[in-house]
Amino acid sequence: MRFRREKLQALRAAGSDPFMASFKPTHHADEIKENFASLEGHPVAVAGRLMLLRSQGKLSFGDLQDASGRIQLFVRQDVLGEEAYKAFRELDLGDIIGVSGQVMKTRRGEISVQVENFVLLAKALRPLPEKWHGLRDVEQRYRYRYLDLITNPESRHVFVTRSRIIQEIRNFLVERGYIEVETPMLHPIPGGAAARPFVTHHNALDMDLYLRIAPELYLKRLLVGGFERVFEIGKTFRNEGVSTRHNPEFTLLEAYEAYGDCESMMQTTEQLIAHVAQAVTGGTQIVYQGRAIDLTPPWRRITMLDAILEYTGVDLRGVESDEEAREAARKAGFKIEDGLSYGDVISHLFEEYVEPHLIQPTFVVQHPVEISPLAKQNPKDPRFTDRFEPFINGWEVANGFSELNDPIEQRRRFEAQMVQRAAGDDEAHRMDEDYIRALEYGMPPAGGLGIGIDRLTMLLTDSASIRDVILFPHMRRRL
RNA sequence: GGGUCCGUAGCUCAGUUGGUUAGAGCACCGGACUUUUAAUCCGGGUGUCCUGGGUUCGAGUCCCAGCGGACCCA
Repeated sequence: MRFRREKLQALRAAGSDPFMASFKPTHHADEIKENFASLEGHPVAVAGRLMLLRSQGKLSFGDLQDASGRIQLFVRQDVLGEEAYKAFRELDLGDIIGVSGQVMKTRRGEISVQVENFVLLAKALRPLPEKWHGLRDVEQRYRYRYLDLITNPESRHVFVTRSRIIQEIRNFLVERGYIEVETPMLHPIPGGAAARPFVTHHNALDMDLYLRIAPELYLKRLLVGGFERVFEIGKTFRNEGVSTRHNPEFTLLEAYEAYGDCESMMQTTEQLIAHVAQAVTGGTQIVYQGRAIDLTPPWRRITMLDAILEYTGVDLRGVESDEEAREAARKAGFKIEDGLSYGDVISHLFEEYVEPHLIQPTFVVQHPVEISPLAKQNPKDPRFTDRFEPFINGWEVANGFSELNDPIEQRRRFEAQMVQRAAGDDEAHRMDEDYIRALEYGMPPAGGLGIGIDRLTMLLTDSASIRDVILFPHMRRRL
């Protein structure tokens, strides 16, 4: 670093700017390689970071990296002139330069740019990580993502794919008549999910606000307002632990469709995910961490109780009371604490013993009403809701349902949640009078859907950790 | 929150049963070289061994605590 600073001082002393204002490249590296036949012998200008330098005395080779890839630079002293050639050899790996010259091919057949002029656009004062291994240390890859992106092409590929995934989701929904909207991230009442929120404070209004745990209640207010198909893709915040599948801020897609329902949203979900997989991986068969997964619709469907029966042998279908539910589970040999409700027993058995088995895409449907405070009840069995959660690789990747649009029933649900909150469940839903007021004006029957973009990206890029698909994952502060 | 593992040069990593002056490759510095592909050849080691205690004649190595990270579990 010391030497690089000295070079910088020397350049300034010699009257040249080591951070040039601008340079206009005419081509990217991959364009030159792909169009060599028509570009050979023609002048081009390229810019990027100098990644390798192989100097042979009066002839040097360099590798220049731009957003598209790398191109070799062919640099001869007799072409560049003695002074400029000397300056070229003074460059350090990592410097950002612009070069112009003719497209040519070397004796060994490498497509190159024969450098006739070059300018230093930005001096790199710090050395790059090792040129062959790149940056391996995962902590540094997360903390200094830019270094990871410079040196590890596979990391760059993940984030390019992530961008394409989001773009394809937009295309899919917009094509179906959805409009994209933006609703507040600062909520006076955090709602739409069972989760602990982050709290913040608005000084001018002197009020506490919460970072949203879901955009759901605002999007449904838009259905009241007359929009029929809306979606939002954005950050959502949950004040919970960090793991390979959880980041405190993550990206959620939510979509709502007036006159849709649980059934139509399931179809939308499987078609959307299959479409995105097709677009970014070329097919609907993927391999995740060595495991083959077939995303081709239609996906298997099973009710939550049938799934519990299948994987645990506990039959909760005819059960009427909390006590009967606990008894049924205990009889099958499961440890169940006193005081757990029917819904709790179902959640517990499902999460522990069913989820890990749901590797191939599976819609689990008909969730207990107690754990689904915003979903419409099933008309045939009001203990359950017309709700679905697709599982892939044992993960819940989405969640959707027929939206509850009865304000009286919605109030009852919120009140039931308030009882749980009072009993110590701080993830229970809060009362939201303004939302009920909106429903009182009438919300069309509708289907809703939420998909976790990060987990979907993990699946489609074969990434083992959620931090590998988030550019700047949350890390502890380091002094 | 619990468990296991990791932290050595800018980067990638060695470092033996505790042993005297802590190493290699890349990067970097000086030199040679007009067709290289992680170029090669000659010369040069640039360090808070994560931090703080402890054990010991002696600690990168053993013990304790802390910090940071990874994975598993809750």
